[in-house]
Amino acid sequence: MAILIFEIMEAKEILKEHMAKIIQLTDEQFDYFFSHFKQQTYKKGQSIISAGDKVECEYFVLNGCLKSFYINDDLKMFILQFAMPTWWTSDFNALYSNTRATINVDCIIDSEVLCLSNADREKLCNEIHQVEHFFRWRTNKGYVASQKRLLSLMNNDARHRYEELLAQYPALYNIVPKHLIAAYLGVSRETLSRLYHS
Amino acid sequence: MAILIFEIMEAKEILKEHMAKIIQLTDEQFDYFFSHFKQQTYKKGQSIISAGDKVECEYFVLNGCLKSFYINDDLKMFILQFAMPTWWTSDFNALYSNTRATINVDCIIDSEVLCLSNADREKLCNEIHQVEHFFRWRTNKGYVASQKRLLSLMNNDARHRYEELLAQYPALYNIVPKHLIAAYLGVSRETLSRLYHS
DNA sequence: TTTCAAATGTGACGTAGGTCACACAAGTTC
DNA sequence: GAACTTGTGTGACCTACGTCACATTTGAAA
Repeated sequence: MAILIFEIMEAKEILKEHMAKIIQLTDEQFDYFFSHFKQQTYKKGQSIISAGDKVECEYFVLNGCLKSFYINDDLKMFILQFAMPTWWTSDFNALYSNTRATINVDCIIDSEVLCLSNADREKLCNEIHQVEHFFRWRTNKGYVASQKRLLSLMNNDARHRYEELLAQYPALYNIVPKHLIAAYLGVSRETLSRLYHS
Repeated sequence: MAILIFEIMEAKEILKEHMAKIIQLTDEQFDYFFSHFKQQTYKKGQSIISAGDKVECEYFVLNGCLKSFYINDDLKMFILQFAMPTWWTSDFNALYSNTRATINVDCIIDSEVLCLSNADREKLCNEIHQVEHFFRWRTNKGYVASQKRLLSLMNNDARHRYEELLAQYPALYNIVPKHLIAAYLGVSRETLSRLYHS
């Protein structure tokens, strides 16, 4: 029980610190904001969103690592994002447009997240101008990162993209199996294997 | 002179209608909002942002068509976006993070745009909550579209992507030369040419 | 109307990366 | 510590697409 309380405190601190980099909320405002989040624990391999689901929430990663990915008709997997601590993830398309998920999200290693429902986010954005500012900022970041990745995908070969990824997120190397890295880079696992064995 | 006034009126109407789909502003609010935009006309081929420039503004396209693109070390061009009427464009990375442009923007056909400076956008977002909401919504759209394109680039071959593009934006076919379409799809112009001649 | 540049088509050939097949290593689960 | 499952390495072969070269068409400019 003591541990549970400790963890709740910690989750709150992690989110608070994250938000504080962008916006200033009073303690009361932040408490109110935080009260809309639900903490959740997932085991390695567990699925959080599956294609076809109704998507209600977005997820703030406290610890662990999630992946968001698409599975095509040939059952091939393409990874959109590895979500590390303090990253946000979901099927944002489904979430915003209130349609069924086409993107899956699941757990690469045991993870804890904070869930925020779409309705609550919109409510909070409406009630607290600063919160809306935060989410605008966050999506800006995501958008710019996504455009950079697009360019890299068109411009650079697989080896280049692999080195880029590891340079930017060295932690991934130890956490994420190589076939998932391949699925992020957009190459086959065989090709990736050959890349760094020559 | 009569024509000039007519055009200014029209620009205002176009933007107003565009915004009205997402947020409600009073006439006074919109007038104030609009007063921060500067209308500009560009000729076909003219450059709006060049790599290395300071980026001050984002651009709302009234009519015509712009492209935003990256040129790599081999002088190969990769197109991030074709900006059609009512679309927004800029080097958003440089704009938000106040760094020099790495992305170019220029005119595919004669075009008119409304410019909004970064400082003014932030000021307006701050002063009018609804405006912040609008820009959050807009970036959400862009982010989701960008993720879709990422997946398509990894998942689909050139022919598929070509058909996808024309299905979504048939107008491009008449406006945009094929080698630019190739630069958007991430294939060589020769490959694109062969695609639809067989 | 001529002239020049930009855009497009097309053949020959090269190559990065995909696919399939099978082997082996490393974790999990009972 | 068997018996699985999951991840990884590697060879042989295939294919989509790139590159280079040159021809042709279209459109702008003078």
